[in-house]
Amino acid sequence: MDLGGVALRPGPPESESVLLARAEELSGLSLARVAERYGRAVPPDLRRAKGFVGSLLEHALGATASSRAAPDFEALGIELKSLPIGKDGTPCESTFVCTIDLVRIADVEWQASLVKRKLSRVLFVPVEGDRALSVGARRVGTPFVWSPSAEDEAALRFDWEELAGIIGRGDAEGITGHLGRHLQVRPKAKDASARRRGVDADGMPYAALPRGFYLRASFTGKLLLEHFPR
DNA sequence: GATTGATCATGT
DNA sequence: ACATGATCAATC
Repeated sequence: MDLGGVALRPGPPESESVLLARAEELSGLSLARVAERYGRAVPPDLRRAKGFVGSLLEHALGATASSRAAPDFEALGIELKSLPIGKDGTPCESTFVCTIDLVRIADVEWQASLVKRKLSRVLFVPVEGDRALSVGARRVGTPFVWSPSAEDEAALRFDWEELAGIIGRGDAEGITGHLGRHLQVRPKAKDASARRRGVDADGMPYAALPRGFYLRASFTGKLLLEHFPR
């Protein structure tokens, strides 16, 4: 059968080294080339396709859990994150980690937190993110797998405990993106009118703006430098 | 220019 | 509704 040169989505990688090898094989390619390989259309810009790069990489690498609360590579326990890189070589955006259960976060310890679990092993795939480049022209960079060092974990834990503590006290509405050295809390919603269940300082349920944890670009920039010193 | 708060699309 | 994938764009 003639598939017009369109490749099939690969199955899940059987090991971390296979996954990394697949990702390395993509490095240097433009997003147009990767999309073409899988017969996917490239949007003119990302305004209405913000998840395009991440979804394309998931597809090309054989990620298993789409839109489910599981690691992208379930069997390997590895999370995939694309990392948009600006002209200066540093990340130009923060990295979303997970949404926050405002009702229950007070009852969970750092060790059992979604943030710790999500970040236990991550495949970062840098991709050019300069808005002056068309989406198709942006190239995939050299991937790397990361697990938090003891220092990383202590620092993330410090931020998490501060932020989770504020939410746990029922003061989620008092949180701004200014808080947290490496990890921050920002809205994660359809729009500013979106609401989900929260608990206020008196323990009363209320309709809260949905929020999520994000890694600051300065933090992922530090990871990049540690893996690719220059 | 960097950052925060707002927003977009899609799948379960 | 809420999870996934994030970037946009107003504001500092």
